Amino acid sequence: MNRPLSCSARTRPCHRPPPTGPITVTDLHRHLRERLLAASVDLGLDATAAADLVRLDAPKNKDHGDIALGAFQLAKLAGKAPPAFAAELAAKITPDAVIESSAAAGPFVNFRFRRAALAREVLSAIQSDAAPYGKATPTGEVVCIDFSSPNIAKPFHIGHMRSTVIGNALCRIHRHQGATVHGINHLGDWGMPFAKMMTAYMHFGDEAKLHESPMRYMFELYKRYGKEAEANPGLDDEAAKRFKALESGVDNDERRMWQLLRDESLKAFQGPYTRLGVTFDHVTGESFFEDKMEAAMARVTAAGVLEESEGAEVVKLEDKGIKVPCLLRKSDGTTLYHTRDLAAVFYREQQYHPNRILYVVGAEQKLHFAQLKAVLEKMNEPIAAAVEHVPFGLVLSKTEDGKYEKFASRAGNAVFLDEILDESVAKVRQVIAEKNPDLDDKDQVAEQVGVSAIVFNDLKNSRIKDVKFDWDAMLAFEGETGPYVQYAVARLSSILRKVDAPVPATDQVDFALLADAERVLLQMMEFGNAVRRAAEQSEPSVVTSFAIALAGEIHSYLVDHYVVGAEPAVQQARLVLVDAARRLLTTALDLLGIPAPERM
RNA sequence: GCGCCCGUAGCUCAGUCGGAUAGAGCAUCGGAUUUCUAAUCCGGCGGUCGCAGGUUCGAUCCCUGCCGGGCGUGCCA
Repeated sequence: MNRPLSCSARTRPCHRPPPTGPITVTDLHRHLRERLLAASVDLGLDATAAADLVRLDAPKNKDHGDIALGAFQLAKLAGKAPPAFAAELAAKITPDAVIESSAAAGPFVNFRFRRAALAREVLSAIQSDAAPYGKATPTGEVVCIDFSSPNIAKPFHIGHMRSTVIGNALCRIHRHQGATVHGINHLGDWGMPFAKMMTAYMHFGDEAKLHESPMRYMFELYKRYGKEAEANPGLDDEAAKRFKALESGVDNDERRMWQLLRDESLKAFQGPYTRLGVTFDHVTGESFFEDKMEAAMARVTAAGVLEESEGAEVVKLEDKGIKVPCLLRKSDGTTLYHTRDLAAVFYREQQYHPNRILYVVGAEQKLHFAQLKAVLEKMNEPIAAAVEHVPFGLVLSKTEDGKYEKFASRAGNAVFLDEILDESVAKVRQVIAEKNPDLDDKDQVAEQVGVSAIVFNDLKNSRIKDVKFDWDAMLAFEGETGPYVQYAVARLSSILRKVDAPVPATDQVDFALLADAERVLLQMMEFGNAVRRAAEQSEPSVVTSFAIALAGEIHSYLVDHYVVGAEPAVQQARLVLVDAARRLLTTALDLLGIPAPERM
């Protein structure tokens, strides 16, 4: 079994650098907050107590205003009825340079920003690439992200994609937030699955076939081993012996075989990684920790938590609320998944000094990571606090009667990632032939859009949900899809090309002319919040949703707001808006690891 | 059995710290192109937020129980 196939939040870099230079969009909120706080104090509230209760949210119904405050808690603090207090508060917030109005509506206070101020602050910040729209200054936070981590003795199929694309997005999101990120591919190149593959190859292997198509051939071997082992249980015993021989450290047949299969697998895996645009800072698989496990075991022993049980060495975790002990050494003396993960934690601690270590691994391995963390806690290792499992759901295949079931690679219904990507790219090529036959670089664009459609689809929903793999849905490029967002970028790029004039600097624009772009601007303003939430909760889908929403707003806006034929002053203002929307969508897609072609 | 996760429109899903009239996409029906890409936009239809209690001024959200589905549960990863 491999890691792939499936949160939490601790520290976060709070709002970006101090307000030097141009006012950024966060300052609209900050300004309102300060006014509200001052008003609360005027109304007799304690400043520190009130500070926590001034919480601004975008109202669900946009008719209510740009931003709203539910005055329930503040009213309680004041000992007044919420509607009465809301009215008093609203009256105190008189209009100023950026606040257009404040109005009480029952227990709520609704605010509106001046349209020109809204446009100026949002668009200036985007144009100057200021955080949160641009990369934040380094915060000093260090995040290790253990992702993809396929068992390389198995084919790279659809199930492996989730950890890969979620982890990749998290790397990008945390870097954007100013963290130092170590993206780590903890390859499954050790242990029993690898020993089984080795055993299969030693019995039925054919080197020519292996070199010809390593991934497919190893899939054949994998299936064959499964069948043979059913008929002949001795095979598993042999595999165990071979693993022991491999782990003895002696230069023997097993070691040479391990080297051959590992090399071939790694080469084969490079294909999907390249197509997905995924890179790693460190490729330190399980085998990397071969010579680091004894030190780790010594540390566990020294901590006094290691016990002998039924011939194995374990750490009992009942006192941590976990009934199943954590096995660190089998009765035959060989090591386990946990042993290597423990060694990896110590290694990462010493090498990278991380604040967080995220394990982007399927939800079915929850117990494994709970045990890992519990062992570290029991050892009183402070690094325990950094260990966070980031689980995600399974990929299910659709059955003929419209239900969904787990992919079973043993049964052979596994779908290779390459097949899916190829299928998607082919479909995109078809759409291009219909809609944009004169496009240059058709192949490159088809690859970019086709692969992105699959990646986007995987990042669209909360990661904990199972992904329902449905060809029809996967190959539909309308509605909430990757191509929908990319298409928005392409349209915006097209406008900028057609106008063929430089985008004006923000101090040369009359932002009052963008009053009709309020929905776009308010959506843009959500970006920082979205990225922060995505980082805190290890949830790239927050960024995906943002991208869909902004693309939707700009698509709607473009319908009846022309740039090309517009009055010069209007055109100038709209150019800034269009350019900002293009930048922001491109950034959002980039955080997801998705390219944004200028034409499609 | 025990532990954990999921359950919101016909389907796939959002719903942020408990807050205003629960939102999208797909499907379906009806519209929009003399101008920047119709992979688009606008509108209609569609809801017992699994069920029952509880807490609260207020629950899709928190608590308890139940139902349905999934995952896990000592020498695999």
